Amino acid sequence: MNSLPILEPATDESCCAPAGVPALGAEEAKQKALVFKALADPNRLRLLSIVKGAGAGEACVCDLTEPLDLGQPTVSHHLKILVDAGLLHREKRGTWAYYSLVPGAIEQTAGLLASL
Amino acid sequence: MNSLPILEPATDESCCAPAGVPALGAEEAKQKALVFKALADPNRLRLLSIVKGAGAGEACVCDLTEPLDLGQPTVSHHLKILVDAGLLHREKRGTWAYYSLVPGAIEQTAGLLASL
DNA sequence: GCCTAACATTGATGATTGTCAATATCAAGG
DNA sequence: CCTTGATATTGACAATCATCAATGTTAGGC
Repeated sequence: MNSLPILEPATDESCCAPAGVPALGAEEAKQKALVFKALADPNRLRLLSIVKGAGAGEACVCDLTEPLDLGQPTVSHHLKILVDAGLLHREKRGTWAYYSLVPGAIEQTAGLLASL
Repeated sequence: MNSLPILEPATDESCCAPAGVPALGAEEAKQKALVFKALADPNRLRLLSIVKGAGAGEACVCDLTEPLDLGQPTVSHHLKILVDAGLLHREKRGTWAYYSLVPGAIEQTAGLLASL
């Protein structure tokens, strides 16, 4: 999975410290960027906020469509992105789909920043 | 700044809790999304990582171009986005431009997540 | 077995974005 | 001054994305 790049001898007379090999590998960076991509949209941030603040810790699509002033398919699309990023959990009960925060996901994402 | 939306009487017989007004306002969400947009690219994450791990706490563009395998204009472009997001600080000394982490910026961004 | 209601999926479209080539700026040295 | 070297800016292009209209799917009620 990790194809560590070749470390050059650093015999360079560059302007400052050579820094050598990137601390964050390409694959790892791609993976982390996926989570931040999911957060990089105002409407998705609002969706997370609403779900987080919902009474029972969960909310269904019908409750998420109105406050965002978006069409139902668009909200469904955003929710799918958040689920794929591991931030939201989806549970279907009857005709309704209930979305809730994945426990610890927010904290784990904050940890991604600290471990850059 | 905060144009609080009108709170409906919630006489609705919706499927679950009405949730009423979004916890995160539209403007606030847009602002927060800007920071995450800056983080939503693998190469920008790697740039942050390299700068963070650099010896003197700073790195110049010439040291950032090679490990990312990107053209110099592209790296400059990414750095500008990170500076605009308030994550990096740019200081020009002579011909070289040195980039360093804005103190506390990473922690503050992590705080954005916690206060969703 | 229909019909309706909630949600997901598909297809299309306009907007944004990441990248590069070319050019501009700007400081240091001769 | 003129040249060189480091970085920024501009313009263009392909790729990705956010959104919506239309349609598909599935569960419940009649």
